[in-house]
Amino acid sequence: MNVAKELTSRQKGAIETRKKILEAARKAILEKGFDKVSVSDIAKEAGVATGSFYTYFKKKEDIIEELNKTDFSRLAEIVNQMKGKSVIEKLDNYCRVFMKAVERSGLEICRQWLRNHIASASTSLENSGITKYQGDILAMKSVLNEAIRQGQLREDTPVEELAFLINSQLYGFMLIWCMTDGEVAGSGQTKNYCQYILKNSVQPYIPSAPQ
Amino acid sequence: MNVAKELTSRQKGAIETRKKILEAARKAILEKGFDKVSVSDIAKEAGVATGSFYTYFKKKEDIIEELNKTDFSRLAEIVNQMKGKSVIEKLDNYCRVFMKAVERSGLEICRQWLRNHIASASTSLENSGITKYQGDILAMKSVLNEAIRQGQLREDTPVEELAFLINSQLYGFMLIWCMTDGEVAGSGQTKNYCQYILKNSVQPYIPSAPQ
Amino acid sequence: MNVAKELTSRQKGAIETRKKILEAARKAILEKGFDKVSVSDIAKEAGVATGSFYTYFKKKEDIIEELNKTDFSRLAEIVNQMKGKSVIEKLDNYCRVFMKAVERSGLEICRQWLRNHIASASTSLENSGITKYQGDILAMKSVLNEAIRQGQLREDTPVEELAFLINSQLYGFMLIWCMTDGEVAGSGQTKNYCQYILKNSVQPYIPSAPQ
Amino acid sequence: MNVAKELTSRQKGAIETRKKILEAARKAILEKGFDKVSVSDIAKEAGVATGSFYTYFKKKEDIIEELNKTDFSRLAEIVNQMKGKSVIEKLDNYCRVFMKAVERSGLEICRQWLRNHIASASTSLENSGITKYQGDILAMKSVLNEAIRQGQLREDTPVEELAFLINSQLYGFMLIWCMTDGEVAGSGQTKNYCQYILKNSVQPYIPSAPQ
DNA sequence: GATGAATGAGCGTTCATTCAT
DNA sequence: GATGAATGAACGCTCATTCAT
Repeated sequence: MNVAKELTSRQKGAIETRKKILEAARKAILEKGFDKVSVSDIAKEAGVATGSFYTYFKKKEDIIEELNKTDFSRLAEIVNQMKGKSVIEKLDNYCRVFMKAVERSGLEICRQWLRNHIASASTSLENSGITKYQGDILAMKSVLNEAIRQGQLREDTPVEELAFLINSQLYGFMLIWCMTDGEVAGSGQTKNYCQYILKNSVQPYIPSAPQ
Repeated sequence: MNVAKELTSRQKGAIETRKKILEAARKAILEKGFDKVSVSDIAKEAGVATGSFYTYFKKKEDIIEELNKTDFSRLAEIVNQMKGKSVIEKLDNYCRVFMKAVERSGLEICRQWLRNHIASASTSLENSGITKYQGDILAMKSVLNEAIRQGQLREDTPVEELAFLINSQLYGFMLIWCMTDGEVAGSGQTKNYCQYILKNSVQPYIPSAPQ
Repeated sequence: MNVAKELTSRQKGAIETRKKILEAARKAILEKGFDKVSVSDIAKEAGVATGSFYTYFKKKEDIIEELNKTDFSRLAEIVNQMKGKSVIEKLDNYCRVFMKAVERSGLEICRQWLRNHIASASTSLENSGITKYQGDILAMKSVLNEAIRQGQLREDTPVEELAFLINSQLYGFMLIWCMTDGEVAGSGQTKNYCQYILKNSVQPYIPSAPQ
Repeated sequence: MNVAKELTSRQKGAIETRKKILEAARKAILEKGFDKVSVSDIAKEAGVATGSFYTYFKKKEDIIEELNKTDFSRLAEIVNQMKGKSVIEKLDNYCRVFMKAVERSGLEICRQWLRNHIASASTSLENSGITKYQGDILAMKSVLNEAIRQGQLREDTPVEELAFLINSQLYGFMLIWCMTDGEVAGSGQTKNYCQYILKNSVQPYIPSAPQ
């Protein structure tokens, strides 16, 4: 009915409410931790009725997914905006941005996100399609494949394996970051390691250029 | 405070009860996590009435204080039994044993372990002592330091960084293994990657071999 | 109340909407039962907004009033297509068809049907008209009466009682079939019993045959 | 610790509370129907705190099981106290008592009981052992077997089939009784039918008595 | 007339804590 | 000291109903 450009004031209000709930949730979870925050806490903080939470989110847990999505939404874009750079630079940047996003989401939200996704697939979110893990792998692979097309990597680069390797390293950093209350593996600490891994792991596949 | 030589049988029984509650709490909390364990769970496990918990602890949280005197020591032993091997072999073995142990524990136990250790410090067990993470890092460092002493690695090997790096990779494998219902990153799949990482990460610091 | 010849398109639309809601409600309530169907379920099924329900009905319950004008007529046809057969054969066939129909509907549908019809009259569908139970009794009675007219049964056959008896047996089979996950009282098992009952119950009223 | 004869006042109080809750539940469910009664309604009626309901019953549904058990508890005993009577009398009595128990439990409780047991076995009660259906079959079979031992029935009596047949008839009565708001198939109406079924079904297996 | 976001009371259930015995 | 029945606030979540647009 709409040409999807102009929003009715109803729609704008709904988006606003959704945003208010998300920000209230972020604030409350950051302060007290997911388990200690009740849905009505969040609703109160957002200035809406308890039931309104469920207008926008099916389950309490779902808010974590949403907060995570917000934090990581810029990831893909960043990669796509580095056309001129070398593979190492692209991947290095990817890793930095990833860890920055982890940090920005905050300890409690990251923890809850992990808890949600550790759960067996069947009991977790709808799984209607692709998981965050699969998404991350795909993003990484697309960077590597792009690099192959541009001649930055050899044709026989083991894309699958490298994507898995780098990604598992990042997941490890994320996990340790949560386990140590943010004291170990923060973006500040990991950027050196990122470069180190990348140099050692990817360079064997860079064609002639004596990097 | 007491002259403390002879205890009445009532006092002895009390000490016994207290100990039973503590052990039951340790077991239950390690299995399910502090928040998910109820006082009556602990009491049932200990074989006492729910109310008896409150004879010894004013609040549920108080039990955490008592439990933070954890004994520790685990994987280090494996390492110490490989005197004759090369660093790469030692580390490779460490990684294999680690992932095998992960697999042997089973998906659900591994998941629960992750959930427990992701938890924020305040509600977690063993946080005033040494954490599993710290223990793992120490074990890895001792392997590397031993190798330096034996001349298998150069003096300037960045022990701290390598230990962190390898360990975070293993944690990443473990996390992904849980997230994919055991379909990705099992020990079968990861052993090649372990060698690959180790070769790329550690070999630069092996003295003679001209990288 | 209106001169009621020409309707504005708005009025025509309103009548249409009302009809859609009624049909959606009938379908949903038959499937899930009144209590388990929410107003928004009905609205969704009808393809209108939740609020629109309240344009036509003041309260959720009001829809029941409207739905109680049920069309009816089902099993009777089967019976009427067996003109040449004996009473026993007719009834036997009725019982087989009944249990086959039960089985064909499937466990879950049969269960839901039972739940719906067990429900107290106030919340049940089709309660001011004729119930399924009454329909089944009527069908059975018409078979018996027809048989009397044709001289297949004696004039003093207790039609009412026999109809009730046979029907309650069939309902009992149906119930047990659901309660045992389809393992007991399926059509395969019951057909022998059907004949057995019929022989024992009906034959005393068959004129000549000196049982 | 107790020799199970003398009850402490604590235990007596608990039994009293349990009884209060059961009677409050019976009253409330009879008045309003299971779905319309909340656990806190029951607790209020019983004069206890909401949570106390869960001291005695794991789920709201469980109260139905309990009420049913009370109503049917005398069934087995009655049968066992009729040593001198004929098979027909015993079974006739069983059927009467069964339907009386159905009636005594009340429409709403009987309905809820049916709803609970129609559900697929896996989602229903614990099933740790024998279902009500199986229990009823066993009771009926024991009556028949006893009669065989006493020479009241022939050795070749199809015990299994008869037990199934009679029991399914009773279940059918129960179902119809609920479906017709207690207007059809009450104990007053069914007792004649019970005798009729029994005479027709069981008598062929009575040894000497000249059919 | 139609919409659907917003409401808030109410649901079944859990559990830390108390206290009479 | 030990008990376990009793408490009642709080939880996540549902849904009939309202009303500004």
